[in-house]
Amino acid sequence: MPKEIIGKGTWYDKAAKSLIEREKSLGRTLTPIRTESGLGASGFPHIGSLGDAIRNYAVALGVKLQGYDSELVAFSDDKDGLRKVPAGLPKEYERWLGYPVSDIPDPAGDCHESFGSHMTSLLLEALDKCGVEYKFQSAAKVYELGLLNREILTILENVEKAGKIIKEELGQEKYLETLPYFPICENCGRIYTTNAYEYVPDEHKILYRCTGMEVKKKWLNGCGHEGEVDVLSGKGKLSWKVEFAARWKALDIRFEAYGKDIADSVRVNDRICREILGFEPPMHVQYEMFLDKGGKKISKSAGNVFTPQVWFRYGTPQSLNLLILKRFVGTRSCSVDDVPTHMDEFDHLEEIYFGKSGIIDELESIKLSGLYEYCWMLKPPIKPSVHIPYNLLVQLAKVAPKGSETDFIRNKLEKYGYLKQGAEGLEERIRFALNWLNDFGRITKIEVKMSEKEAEAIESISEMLQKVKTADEYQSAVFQTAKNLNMSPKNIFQILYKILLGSSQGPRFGSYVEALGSDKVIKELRKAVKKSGKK
RNA sequence: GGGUCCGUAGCUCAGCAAGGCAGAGCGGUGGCCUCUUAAGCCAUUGGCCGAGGGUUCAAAUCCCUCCGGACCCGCCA
Repeated sequence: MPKEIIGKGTWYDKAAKSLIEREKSLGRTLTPIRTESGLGASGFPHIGSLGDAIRNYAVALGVKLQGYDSELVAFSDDKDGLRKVPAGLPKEYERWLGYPVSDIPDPAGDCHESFGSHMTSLLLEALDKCGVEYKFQSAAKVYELGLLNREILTILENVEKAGKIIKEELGQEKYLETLPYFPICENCGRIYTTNAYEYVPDEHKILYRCTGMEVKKKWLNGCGHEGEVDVLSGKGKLSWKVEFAARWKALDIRFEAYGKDIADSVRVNDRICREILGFEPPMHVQYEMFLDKGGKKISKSAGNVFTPQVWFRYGTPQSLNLLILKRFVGTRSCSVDDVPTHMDEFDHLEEIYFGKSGIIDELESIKLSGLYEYCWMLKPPIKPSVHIPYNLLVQLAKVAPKGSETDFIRNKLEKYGYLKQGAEGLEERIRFALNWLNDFGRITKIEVKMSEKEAEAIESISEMLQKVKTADEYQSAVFQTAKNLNMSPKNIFQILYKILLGSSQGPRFGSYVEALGSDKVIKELRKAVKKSGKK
């Protein structure tokens, strides 16, 4: 059974291989083979936006790995209009609905020149952290510089054909009458309220009316202005239904993975690209979306969407890359809860990569090592970092004295023997754990079921705790009770920890009671006994 | 109305491209460390691979049908 490994044995290598073969059979130049990712700029970038770029970059890396030149183009859709005020922004932003996001002021003050560039910069920042290299393009700039001019003209010259293709593929008849171009209204400045109704080829001009449009089930009033625009002036943009095609050709894009939410647009654009622009469209792969897990709030503050920045508060960029790269198919639901498992899983991959894990299947090992390298964007470190279960760090952080958390945790880990191989990256991990604890640290109480005898034991302990004062005495109360009632201490400890911590294990009971205060503990214990209905 | 994905151990999932022994982690259980030490180690438990059919010497994997769950599109971008 001959199994030949392509590249690093990942999905991305396979895609890269068929991409190269496709380009060869099309007889196109191979320097470079470009992939593209579209960056939405009309809201806070979330994990999905980052995922799109990372996947397209991974394919570009796969191409490089096979000895060909490649490049990721990160194309910011910053000429799109604002359709909805993103959660977390003041309602006053409604006044900007319909304006190109590159013409709206920066919501964070004046750190960027516009709303669009602020949003884009958040995503680029995340890409940088994740190790993605890209060539940045801004739609606003691209139109301004006239980089799409030839394609705009060709499309407008063949506008009936374009409208027909759109109708055939989508059943949408709108573009049989309206031109697939949105002028920015020279009177009110909005882009989504204009209706382009006539094209004058000789002067490459479009005549439009600012009539208004329905966006997100809300009617946006136009200002009624009638005007004309030179389509080469950059004072407008193509509709998405034809714009992809234009930029694929103009920027010479050969591959673009896309989320299934825009599958229809891609299908239409493929035909526009091939049949009107005469350019064989890029190879595509459709991936599934990332979803939020229902009903789970990330934090109390409103509008805290699941952004890369949130992930980086608790985990490394590589662990986020793992989340995005490890699986290609399948709808993915994800939330910040996934950080600990992905941190641990990444450690596991690192052990395999550095040959420190137990014997596993060779093919499996190659593939997982390959995945590890892709998580590092093929620039893995020479030395592994320190590996500590994420939960352990959080637990240690929980009991660490305020003010000297780092020293406390470091000492404990030393004692547990975790730092024998060095402490590379320990500070960062402690910081992640402290952030996690700080944001999600509250103890989740569970209803504890217990037998009559167990309830009796808890009640007895409560009484004994009232009479004594030191950690040792607290501790021995448990064993004394166990002896008196002829029960196993283990059993009692488990119940105690379940009541107090929601887990069947815990710190040394005596010192825990001392730290928390016996009054509080007694109160908790009695409450639990009462709830269990055994007393 | 059109389309996509998922279903494998109690849980999270890998394995499916390219058919060849049913896998991992977590959890559970038991044990070790002279009562708990939030560590660690050892052992052990776990399965109608959603159902049915087809192809094949051989199917979790490929094809068809169905069931269940979820999502996207059907405004716009």
